[in-house]
Amino acid sequence: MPEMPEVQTILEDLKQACLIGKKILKMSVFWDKTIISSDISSFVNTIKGQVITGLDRRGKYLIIHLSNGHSLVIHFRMTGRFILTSTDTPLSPYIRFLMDLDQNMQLRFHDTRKFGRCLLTQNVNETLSKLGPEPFASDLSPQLFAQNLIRKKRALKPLLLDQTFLAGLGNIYVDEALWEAHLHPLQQACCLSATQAETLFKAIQKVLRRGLESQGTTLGIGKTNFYRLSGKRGSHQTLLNVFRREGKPCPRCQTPIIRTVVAQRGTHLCPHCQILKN
DNA sequence: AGCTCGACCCGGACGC
DNA sequence: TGCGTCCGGGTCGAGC
Repeated sequence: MPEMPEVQTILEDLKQACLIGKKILKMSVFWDKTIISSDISSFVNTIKGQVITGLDRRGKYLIIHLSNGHSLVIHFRMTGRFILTSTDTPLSPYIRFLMDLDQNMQLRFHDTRKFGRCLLTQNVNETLSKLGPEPFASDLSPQLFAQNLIRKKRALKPLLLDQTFLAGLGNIYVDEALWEAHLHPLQQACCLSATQAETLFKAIQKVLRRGLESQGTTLGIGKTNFYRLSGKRGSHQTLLNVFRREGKPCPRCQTPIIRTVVAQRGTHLCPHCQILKN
């Protein structure tokens, strides 16, 4: 499930593969619902023949800029991934769209559960205008984050998962950040002291940085997991302290990690380190 | 404003 | 082993 560090890893893999400057000779769509457009044929025609002029990330979205001023905006949801391969590699049944590029290369969007989405826009900022700040935005200080957080009445977990509050966190990194900060997922944001809120911000940055350095989190071995452009796995799963570690000892205090449900999400925490206060 | 639920999907885990 | 059932995950929209 690509969150910010996984999408950033995909972005850097695409740059490394020299995608910028490549021409899109053809766009093929195999599952219409992956494309957010009322007219798939005009979608395809707008992309065909364009050169990729830039690549970006915003929150969990990957952005591919085209020479005609349009941009492709892609959300991988849980199981989406890109595969860059030569044209003659056999097609897996899970490819939802693909782009034929120069030099017999194909960029294939693989998505077993069909939740991933792709759209075309002429104004990326407007399309993604509802997103909150990037966790590493230069103008987002721990103090500003704390001010924003303490203003909210919501529980921490649903708040941190809310992309309009902060862009890029998903289930894994939220659980990890709350554990780092010794905070309970149901704790109300407005109850935190400024110091606690700043500590939470630093914890968020810490776990995201750890995810980025590990090139993402690949849980399990099946085809629904995160894989990099080349098919390589990330290694962040070896550094997780609570996520999917139910029953295993908390690395700080050895208390068994528990799993509960918060905001309809599997939620992992240490019942000793993360105490709910009112 | 914030919550909960349903819809979208289907591999994989689990139960019998 | 094989078959059936249900969970999980991010986001959006609806209803409260």
